[in-house]
Amino acid sequence: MPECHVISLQKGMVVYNQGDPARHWYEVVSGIVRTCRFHGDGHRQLTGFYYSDDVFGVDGDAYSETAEAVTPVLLRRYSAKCLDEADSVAGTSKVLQKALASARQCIFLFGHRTAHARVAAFLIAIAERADAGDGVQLPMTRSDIADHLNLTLHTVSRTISDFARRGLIALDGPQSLWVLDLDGLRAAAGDTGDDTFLFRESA
Amino acid sequence: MPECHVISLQKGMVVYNQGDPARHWYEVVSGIVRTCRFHGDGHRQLTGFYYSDDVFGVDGDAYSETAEAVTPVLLRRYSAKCLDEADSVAGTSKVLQKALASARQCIFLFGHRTAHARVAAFLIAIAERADAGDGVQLPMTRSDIADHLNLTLHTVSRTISDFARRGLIALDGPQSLWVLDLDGLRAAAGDTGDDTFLFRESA
DNA sequence: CGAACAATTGAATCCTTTCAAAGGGAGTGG
DNA sequence: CCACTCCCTTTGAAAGGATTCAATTGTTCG
Repeated sequence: MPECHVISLQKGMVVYNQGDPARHWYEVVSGIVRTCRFHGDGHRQLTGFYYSDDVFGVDGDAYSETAEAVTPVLLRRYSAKCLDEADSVAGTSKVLQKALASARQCIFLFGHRTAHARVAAFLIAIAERADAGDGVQLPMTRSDIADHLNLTLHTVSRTISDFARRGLIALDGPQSLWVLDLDGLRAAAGDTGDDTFLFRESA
Repeated sequence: MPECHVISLQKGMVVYNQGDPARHWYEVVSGIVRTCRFHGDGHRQLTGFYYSDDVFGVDGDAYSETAEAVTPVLLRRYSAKCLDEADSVAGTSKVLQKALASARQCIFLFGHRTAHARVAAFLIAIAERADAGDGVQLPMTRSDIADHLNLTLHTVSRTISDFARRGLIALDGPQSLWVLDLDGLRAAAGDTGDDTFLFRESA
């Protein structure tokens, strides 16, 4: 896995644009990145949030999505050639597996039928990968979350408020919350327990 | 890519179950396969339909989904070990790329906001990979389509009927149709033209 | 022919969106 | 330091769309 450059980007900056030739793929060192597709009718679909050690930008020829910094980020940039030359380069498979796991996480969220279920599943997912130090951070906007869950920002806001009202979570400003009742959230999501069948590592 | 067995399954039969150890992955020779996740609340999410040359069952440790035959199918079964041993085996990367492309196709469908848009996008996708010989075949049930698009079978049925009423398609029984107005369908989907940025092969 | 299953359609309900407005926090400039 | 602006968030009310409940039709298979 050669050709690794480290890149620093400020909040809101673009890593690459949908349609650009996919010359690199990226690994998050710190901060959060979002990837989005823009549909023909102009609306935005957010296909993932990427945290430390997550990879994004794994595409064949041209990028299928735009990638932007949600917070200030540090990235490692790798040459995409090693994905084309493929199996000769060590670690390629792991990168693709990570990309696949990210895609499945997105699909998993969409599998939930109602706004309450989708938002609950999203909060659980965020809480699970958060450092769990002092509460769960939501650095992305309500609009980002909405475009990720295929809802409007109003519905997202209402639903989060409702969870707080019902005592499932406690809000500490719009970007920070505590999970008070994980089982209650899981019930709202319609998921039993650990059905996070995404891409279980075996090695 | 060693250890290839050919398997024949009748309509409705299970290839593997969600949660089973992922000892093999599969390639469709003929027929159609569906993969589904069952959520905690019992409802089914259909994560993909697989046609000739598509691959499915690419998982790390345990299968994240159940796979079933939609029609009678012929499959090639490969040992999953080559995915774990990974980069040493030639062709591994291509398999993962195909799996990633399938996942992105699913995400793409969900990116559409309304029932009309999702059904239209689905029909376009099916029509594109159909042999285009004598119309588009829909061997799966309305319920399958509904669980794939996160709609009810009623809404799917109504929407398809509506497309037929508006002259975008012509129905020849529930399982067969012609696309009369592809641009009209695309407009209904909210997609301009070829924004099928999924996983463009470069090699 | 009857039974079982799939698809279609109607009507009422419920949920999400849309339209509209107000509150809150960060940053700038007077 | 305060006022002002801008953007994000929250919340209300009305409108629209999908689901639910219910019934009918059509097809396949025994």
